[in-house]
Amino acid sequence: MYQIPRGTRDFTSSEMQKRLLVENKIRTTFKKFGYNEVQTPVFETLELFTAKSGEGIINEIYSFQDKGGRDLALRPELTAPVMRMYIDRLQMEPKPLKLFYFGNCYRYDRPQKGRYREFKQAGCELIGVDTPEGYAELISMGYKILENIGLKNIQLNIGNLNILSAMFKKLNLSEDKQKYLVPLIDKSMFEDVLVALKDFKINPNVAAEFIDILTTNDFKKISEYIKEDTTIKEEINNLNKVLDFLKNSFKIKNFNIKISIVRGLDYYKGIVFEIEAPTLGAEKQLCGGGAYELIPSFGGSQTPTSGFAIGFDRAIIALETEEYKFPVEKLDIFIIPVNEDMVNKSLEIAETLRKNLKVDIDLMRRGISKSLKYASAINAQKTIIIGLKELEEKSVTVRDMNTGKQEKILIEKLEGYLLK
RNA sequence: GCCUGAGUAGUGUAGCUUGGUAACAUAUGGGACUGUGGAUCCUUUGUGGCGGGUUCAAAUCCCGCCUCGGGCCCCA
Repeated sequence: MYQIPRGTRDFTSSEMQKRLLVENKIRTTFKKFGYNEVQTPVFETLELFTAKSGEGIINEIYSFQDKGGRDLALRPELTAPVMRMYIDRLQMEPKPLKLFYFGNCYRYDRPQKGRYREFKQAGCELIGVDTPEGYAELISMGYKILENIGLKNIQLNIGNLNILSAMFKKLNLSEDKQKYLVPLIDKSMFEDVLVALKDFKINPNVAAEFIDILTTNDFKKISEYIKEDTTIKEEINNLNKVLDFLKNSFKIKNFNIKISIVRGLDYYKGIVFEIEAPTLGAEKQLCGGGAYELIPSFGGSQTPTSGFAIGFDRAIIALETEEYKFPVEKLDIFIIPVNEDMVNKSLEIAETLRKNLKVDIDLMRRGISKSLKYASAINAQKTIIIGLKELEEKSVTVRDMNTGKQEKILIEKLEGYLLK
């Protein structure tokens, strides 16, 4: 016996069936929004990822040298590969460019529920668009994908990094001080933020107001707070439009403004969002994304980009937690030859019916009783019993496995009978 | 990488405190019932995560490791 590597999983056919179902629902939704699927390699040059996220990530990814001494890495995410592909091959495509993808990703993390070393991401990139309606469509698509796969209990939060910066600016906080605060804000440790602001000699009332704005869900209050900053005016107007589109055009009611959303790395700009499943505990984030700037640092020409990624495995776990009823795989027909002499004719009938139906046949020469039991176990909808008595009348017996009712059907009329 | 809990046939469980024949259900393969029995009955297969220690004797006690959970770090 060999053990499966830590943090990886096998998927049995019943698990695959659920996964494929969800994957296809996601795919369908992407396509309905005009997105087209792309695929990139599972491994890339290590540099692609260090360029994007810094040398620090080497500790958290699977990297190796190939036989030619090249530094390579299993992809830890898909935005960088897709951007590489865009710069390689797609820069001259008509804009906007709407790309989506599915792919296994690899991270050297401590596994937990909803967190694996090999995991699957679904996601998309929107290239060439920076209008409010573009961002609103992107966010609502993320929300609707999760809704369409059957999730009931999800929460959408929207933030904006430019607004957060403007708030820092208003308090005259240095880069260093911001860098100290950002992780605390990200983790919603507002008590600690308050303590830090006190250390930074910020007036307690001003600090309290700052926290209030970070935690409020009231957009008017936020825009009021930074209204003197004229450089941010357009950002605020645009965000306001995005929220308006979400509410009135896309009919999404339950979202929160959450200025404290930071998202990991530096390349996010402006609007950011995340969707979480409150039922999931520590690893509850299902979807995250926003506007980002990556193309110039990869050597392409400046174009607005945004996108999001969905944690596919977490979405499945969330569905299971909500006790979503996945449909059971069914077999249309199971054929039972009564004895060895009937095998020939039975195979022939199976072959004919397979043109239009999912058909299985007893290959173990078992008796009727055991075969019926097997047919029941594999969820066959009907069984066809083929024996001498029937064949003499050019017929077979068709048994409905749900009702137990049987009928004798002429072989020439069998296909029509089963398809009706 | 850190703290913490848990690992018993394919699956679900009992036994562990107080060391003494590994048990039950279900599943799997075969058979009986002369072609309706999706049943019933008989039978077969298969188990202590791995390694070491204590002991006459370890599923049980001790140590290390592995894996899976809960919580951190991180979360692109």
